[in-house]
Amino acid sequence: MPDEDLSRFAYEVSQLMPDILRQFLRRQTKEIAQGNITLPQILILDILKDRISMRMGELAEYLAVSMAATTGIVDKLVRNGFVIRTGSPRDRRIVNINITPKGKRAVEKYNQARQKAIIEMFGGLTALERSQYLEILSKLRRHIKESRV
Amino acid sequence: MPDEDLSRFAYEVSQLMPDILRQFLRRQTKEIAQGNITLPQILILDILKDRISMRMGELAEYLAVSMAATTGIVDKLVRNGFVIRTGSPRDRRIVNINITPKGKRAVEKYNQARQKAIIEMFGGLTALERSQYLEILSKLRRHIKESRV
DNA sequence: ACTTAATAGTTAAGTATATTAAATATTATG
DNA sequence: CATAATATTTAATATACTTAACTATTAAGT
Repeated sequence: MPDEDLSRFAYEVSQLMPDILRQFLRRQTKEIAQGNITLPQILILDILKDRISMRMGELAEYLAVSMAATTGIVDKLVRNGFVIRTGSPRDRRIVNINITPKGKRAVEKYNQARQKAIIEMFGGLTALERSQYLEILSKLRRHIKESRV
Repeated sequence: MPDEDLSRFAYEVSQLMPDILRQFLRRQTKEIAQGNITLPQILILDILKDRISMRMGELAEYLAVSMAATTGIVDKLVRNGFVIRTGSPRDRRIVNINITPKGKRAVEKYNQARQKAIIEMFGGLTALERSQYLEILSKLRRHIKESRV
């Protein structure tokens, strides 16, 4: 496949993507707006919901923001009772973050809203298109993981 | 197509999407980080680059944020010489925003970075998958435009 | 052991973005 | 011509982000 094709593809994606992304985030966050939680906070709860705990440094890396920023977000989650900080006995520099039952309920509620948004947005596709789309997405993610920047 | 299929689809998308989105934004904004411009500012320049002008209200609606927030972002764009405010002669309540040559250059530089990010990310797909992807994206956007929330 | 270096996190100061409510200016209406 | 509606800005407040400086703890070198 010649480079020119890829360039044209990139151009067309960059024409189409912003609208779609914005709509997706908008519908997703419409539900957030009513509650008292924000997107970065949700991201933290979402990654924590299937784990025992995670360290501040890991969280910061996952979010791709500084630890200082992560501290601030976790502060708010703690304030609202969605997570708790627990120390590590063997290395007392480490701060582990654990999700609470309340936090789990919150992220589940949000995930349902997100699914609703996805269904609304993708409802116009055929079953074939949906399966093509899924396949492309998983290939994309695989490719991204391999070529981490 | 039964609803259950759509639900499973939504679930799988919501498993795959966050990673991909975050990577996309991260690579995109890596380029921004070096300059002195932010994503909302870019969005404004991007929509303005092919137009004579746009009113504050239109911009706010396009960004899906309040006019007050838009005022702040435009302030910074004006401060950096990327746009100018011009009044409307027939209705002096209206404030029109015009992009400057400097603004055009900035958004073009950014768009090149975005294209580079897209090429990196989608480089692993086949030509067939890319064309499928484009078709799905345009159908998505059409569907979204019709069912605006 | 004891100084020094490295690691994990928080705090501080500053900027950008967002909200709602109130204020200002202008145009439209009864 | 008073009043209502529209377009935008200002004010007050909150979140999220950055870098730099600081605290605490653990690891390493001699």
